[in-house]
Amino acid sequence: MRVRMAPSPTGPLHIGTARTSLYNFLAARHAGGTYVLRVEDTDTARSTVEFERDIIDNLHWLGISWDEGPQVAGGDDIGPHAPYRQSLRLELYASETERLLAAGAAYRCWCTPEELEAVRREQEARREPPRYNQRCLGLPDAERDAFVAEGRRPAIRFHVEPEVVRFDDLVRGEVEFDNSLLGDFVIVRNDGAPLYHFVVVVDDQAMEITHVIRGEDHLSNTPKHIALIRALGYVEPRFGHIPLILNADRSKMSKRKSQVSISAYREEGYLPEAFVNFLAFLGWSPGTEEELFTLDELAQRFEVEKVHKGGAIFDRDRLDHLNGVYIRALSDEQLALRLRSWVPDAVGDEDLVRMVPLVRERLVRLGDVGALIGFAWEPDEVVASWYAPELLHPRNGGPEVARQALERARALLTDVDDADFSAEVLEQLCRAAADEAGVKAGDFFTPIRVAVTGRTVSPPLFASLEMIGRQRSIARIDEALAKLVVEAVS
RNA sequence: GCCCCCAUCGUCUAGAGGCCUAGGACGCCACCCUUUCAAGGUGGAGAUCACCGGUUCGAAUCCGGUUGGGGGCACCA
Repeated sequence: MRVRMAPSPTGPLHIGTARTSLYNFLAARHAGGTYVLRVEDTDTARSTVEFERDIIDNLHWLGISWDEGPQVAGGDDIGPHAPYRQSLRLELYASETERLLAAGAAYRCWCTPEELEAVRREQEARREPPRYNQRCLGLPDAERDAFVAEGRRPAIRFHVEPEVVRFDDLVRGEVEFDNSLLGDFVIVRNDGAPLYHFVVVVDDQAMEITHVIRGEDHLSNTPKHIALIRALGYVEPRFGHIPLILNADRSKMSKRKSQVSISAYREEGYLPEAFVNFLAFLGWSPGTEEELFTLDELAQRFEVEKVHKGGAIFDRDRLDHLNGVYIRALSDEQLALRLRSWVPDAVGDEDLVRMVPLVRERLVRLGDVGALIGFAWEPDEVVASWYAPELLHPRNGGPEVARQALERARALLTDVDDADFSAEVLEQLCRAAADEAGVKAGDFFTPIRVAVTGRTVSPPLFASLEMIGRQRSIARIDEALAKLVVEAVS
């Protein structure tokens, strides 16, 4: 089995492309086959190395690797069929075009865009399917010479035979199309650039691809490809069309309505293993109720034949949940390592490891770490700027209760021995103080929490106090006390 | 407009004629745990398996039609 992924570097790695890549990768791994990456950069106007880099980097980030093709953007191609970038394979396309021309299966078309547009409009008016009228098929030499004299440059069209094409799709079963409904389509532009439908067929043959697994949006293109394959005398591969990933309104997932670039999810802090696990289930399931799988386990279970036919909506809530599951499974050290790029360099590695237990259960995306525990590294004044004085008020009680709690906490934090400056002891002492003051523990803790973390919602209070230490804790309580005074005056 | 594909809780899905008074997960609700928020635990609401016919002793599962949704019809990929 030889499968391939053929992304076009005209944009960053798209969710749909990522999942198609994943399915191809899993199919190859499952069968012990070969996985090829081919860069479809025939659209030179829109293709860039930056996009190629984004695609390759993010594919690697997901844990997807390939046996043949460029391993690095702009790098050398590896494999017996190199090069794997279509912009470097133009000679092959040119010679195959000649073969088609010589066999009479393709012909030059001299029509201008305006002429084609006029024909199209006419057909539309007559409610006919819009397709090429074959004006240049068998064009008399005299007319051709006139076009040449005019300075026109011809495109090359493939002549589609009016026949019924059938194929057995790996996921959809028998599919049938009537090619007489198709027009003769352009395979080489008049500037000499070969087009997608043509090069995809040529390269799949040249690279000995046995299974073409791609998005359902290509299902209707398949009869064109099969016609081309037959005309060129190629071996027909098996085709498998996987369902589309959908926007919330069930239309094909698009940039307009959803976040589609993998790098955006990566930047938010989704773990690649969670993302891949999620992606795999968008259109496939192992047929059991298990749902947590590593890439290797997925490869073990994956079968194209079990891929669904219907499209699947991309559900963020589910992704978030899965990401949390994977985050919680990480050790302190592992999670700290993953968090490294989201935390300022000034925070030492050891401190970061100490923070992990305070955030692990609360973290949905790695990128949320700052919002959760940024108070641990932000300056006291910054933390104080996060809240308005009235947030210091406990649920049951106003500024007076807040002031009382803060003052008692301040005294207690000042008096406690260094050895006792721990979450356990501090909690004990604060509970006793709350009792003594006749205030419910929760109400007593709220002002302290806000003073120290700057938020009403935070990681466990006493572990937070221990984390930031005596000095900063007291300084923040002082800031809070000052805010209460300002509030009272105004 | 023409062609093709699809159709199980809001969402992702299990289900390949009797195991289904349709299972799991996410989300939602309630309760428990609890210093807040999470996480965790328990329970709940939520799908006449799009609809209509047929085949069969028996259909979510097979067949036909209808409806709905989607995709494709470029000198883009």
